Amino acid sequence: MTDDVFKALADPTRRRILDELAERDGQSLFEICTRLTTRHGLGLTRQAVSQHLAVLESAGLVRTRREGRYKFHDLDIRPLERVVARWLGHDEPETGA
Amino acid sequence: MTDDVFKALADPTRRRILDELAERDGQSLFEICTRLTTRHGLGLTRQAVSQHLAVLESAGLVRTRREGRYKFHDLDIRPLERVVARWLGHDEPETGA
DNA sequence: ACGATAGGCAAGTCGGCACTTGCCTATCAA
DNA sequence: TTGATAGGCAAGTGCCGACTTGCCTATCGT
Repeated sequence: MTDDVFKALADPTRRRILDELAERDGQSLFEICTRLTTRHGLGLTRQAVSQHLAVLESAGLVRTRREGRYKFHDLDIRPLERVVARWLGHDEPETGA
Repeated sequence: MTDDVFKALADPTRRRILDELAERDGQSLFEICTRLTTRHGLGLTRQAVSQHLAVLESAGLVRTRREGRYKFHDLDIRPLERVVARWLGHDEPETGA
């Protein structure tokens, strides 16, 4: 769990995606693709972004909801809060890898 | 800079090392090696740990001081604080990758 | 001076990760 | 129903990161 969060945050593109969702929640895959390209100059395939979103989702940092043929993505920073509390805030003992 | 911190935190062994230093600051390479082995069951070469410490140091999470033939390591969590403030605390804009 | 201890450097192996490519499914509009 | 849009699955490629191995330097004790 801890490992998933830190691994997810290890990639700069995924951090950009979190930035995007922090600025505007509930974006679809194509919206995120477009904004990564136009605003950050990243030339990525839709598949690449999709895989990044999957990583973020399995880390719990992104939550998704399906509506018709759209899938919207929402940011959830709580996993990040928990995981850094290990060294910040108070000393969280941490269980697992 | 941001990238270095997150990359450094992406490895579970390095997080253990930070735990060790959080519990007791100013340990030498061999002390860290020993405690990783005896307390966490990690069977790592001295070189492996040395390389991990180098990564942590260049990320600014660990500071070192030489004394004679010893090199002591101290934890510094401030880089972590800055880097997560991007999504927690207040919205830090972040410059660079 | 000599051996032991603490650490550094460099090359090599190996697995995992980011990314692409190609094709397939599902929903909506006409 | 046909075409377009939104997304998913799976295999393949290339690179980077973690770890080892072998050897070298520096400091300390005696």
